[in-house]
Amino acid sequence: MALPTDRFLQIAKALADARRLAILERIAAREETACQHLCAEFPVSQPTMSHHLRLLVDVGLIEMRRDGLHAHYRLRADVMRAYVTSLEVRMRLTTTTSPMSRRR
Amino acid sequence: MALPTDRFLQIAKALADARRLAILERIAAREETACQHLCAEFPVSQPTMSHHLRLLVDVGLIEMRRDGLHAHYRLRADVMRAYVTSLEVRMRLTTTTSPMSRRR
DNA sequence: CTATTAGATTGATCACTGTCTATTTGAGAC
DNA sequence: GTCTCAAATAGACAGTGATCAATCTAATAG
Repeated sequence: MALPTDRFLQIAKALADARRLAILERIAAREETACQHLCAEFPVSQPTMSHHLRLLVDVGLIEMRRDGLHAHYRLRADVMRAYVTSLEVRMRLTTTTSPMSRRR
Repeated sequence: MALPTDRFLQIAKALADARRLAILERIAAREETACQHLCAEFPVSQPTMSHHLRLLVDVGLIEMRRDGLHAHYRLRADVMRAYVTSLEVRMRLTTTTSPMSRRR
């Protein structure tokens, strides 16, 4: 549920690039997206797209399915949610007003 | 409520550095934190700390209060929440099952 | 006024990474 | 087998940013 710091930072860095964020949003918008489509829709070279997708897979934000020559990607919503939750916890945004957790 | 892409990315980048994240967490842990304390608790030079704090102020994640020579910082929880919400929206993690918003 | 102290600014260095071209791998089609 | 196409890999380059030492600014104390 709560991500360790190193994994948290990996994901934070993955989200911190404009192009990669756009790609990730595009993947999040559909059930599944072919690598080809991504290459066609974004003005980047195929190796650059491959680089971003690999990184997103490595940090766990997306997963890949092979189908012959083709590769298909989908969002790991559970990992994304874990990141959101971890961020809320780290920033103390949670509204869990347990009496024992009062500071000072 | 939902941040524009450029502001979203500014915040994402601010969260993507280990030291800065730690500083931000430290600020989030208290109502208010003096710059001196931060300089004392983290193994970075004073200019580096100043650099991180300025960036966090610039992207809106924290705010500064002057008190004579001293500077005090506090988290902008509203901005942080706006970022979290924007992330959920962009990644389609929201469970708002309005009939009109079904895709396909 | 001068001295001191907190914080900001400047300028330089160094590591990281997003990007490309060129090449390689690997799976079908013929 | 060869050809073709999708994706991965290698290597080079450029821009960005985290860091520090040195300096400056400005507020308070004496």
